[in-house]
Amino acid sequence: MRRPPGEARRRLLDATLRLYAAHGVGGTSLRMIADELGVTKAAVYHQFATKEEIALAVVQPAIDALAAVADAAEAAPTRAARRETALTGVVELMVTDRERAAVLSGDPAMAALIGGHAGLATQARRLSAAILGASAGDPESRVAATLLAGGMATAGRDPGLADLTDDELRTHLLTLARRLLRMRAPHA
Amino acid sequence: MRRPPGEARRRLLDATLRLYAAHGVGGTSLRMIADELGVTKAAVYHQFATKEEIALAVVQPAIDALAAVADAAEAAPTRAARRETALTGVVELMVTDRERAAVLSGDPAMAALIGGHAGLATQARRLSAAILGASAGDPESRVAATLLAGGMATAGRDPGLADLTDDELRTHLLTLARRLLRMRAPHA
DNA sequence: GTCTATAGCCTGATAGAC
DNA sequence: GTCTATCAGGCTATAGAC
Repeated sequence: MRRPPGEARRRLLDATLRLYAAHGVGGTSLRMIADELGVTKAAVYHQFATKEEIALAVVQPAIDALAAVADAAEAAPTRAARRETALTGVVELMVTDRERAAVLSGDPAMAALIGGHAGLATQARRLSAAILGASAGDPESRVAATLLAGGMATAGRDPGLADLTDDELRTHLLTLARRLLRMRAPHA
Repeated sequence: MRRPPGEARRRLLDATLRLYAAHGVGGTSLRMIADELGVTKAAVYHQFATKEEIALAVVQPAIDALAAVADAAEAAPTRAARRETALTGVVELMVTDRERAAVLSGDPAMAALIGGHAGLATQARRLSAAILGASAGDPESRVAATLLAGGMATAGRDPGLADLTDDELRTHLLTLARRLLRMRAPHA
């Protein structure tokens, strides 16, 4: 029953994400994480040196994924393609990893932890530039972008929407986002 | 320099709201509240028996105000008037008390505290019924309502929108909300 | 209404054995 | 990788003087 290397670390991060989603980042202690895994706090400290390090490791995959979407969007040839790539990419990440998205962008305790460290703000800026294009500066567009980002994070966390499949949620979010941003659906 | 009765309680709740907005509910201790007021923890405990009681008292005004908006909306004669009353009322509360709105609906630690107690869920249900009307059941409308509620809370908290005046934020939020919900602007 | 002092618990974190 | 044992310090909350 020996587990492969790195398995313990992965199990720990999965368990931590579930606890973050349920109790908030500030409301999750090392003891809760250890109990969830059936081990002691010291075992947790063997994998990570500090509590902050765990929180970073939980959200890093999502930030890397956002960066990849931003890369793809910026490489697209036309403004319409950049918008489309950025929007569908962000929605896709949000839908397929709802808990992580909600924890990443909806928790003030997390915001305090990753203040500068992880470059979330940079990716958010790149993506909103790709989506808003020339209108990035005007107030209505800025409000629209914030509304969309915060709303999508909430949609991922809301128990009232937990009954929706990934396909349904993705479809509705894309429709609503395009309406909010006055985007036409792509020809394809 | 004697202060009027109830003044100490009001000052405490004001200070607590500021701290909640800055550090999150879970990240705000009784000691921080006491320090902010320049008194000791025991003085805080003279006003409120528990930490939870403080949190409830901070958000109760917002919940009462939401209930009043729901009352007004349900009393309106037509479906269009109900939608309009509910939407403008909610936006108004959000805009004029941004910090409280963000703390109330954006903090998982607060959500855990007020789980059943304060009837926030009831008011949210009434208001979304008034706004969505007959389409309250269909998935796209439910996603739209969640997107809007979560997005408005985020808009109130986002430092990037702090430069907008109340008038500007109100105007943009109403425009975007109507677009999202496919509502016509009122004739008035 | 405010203070000092304290109880008792839980926290993040460390040391060292296996 | 996991354990037991332990630490100092912060937390909520209480008691009792002024």
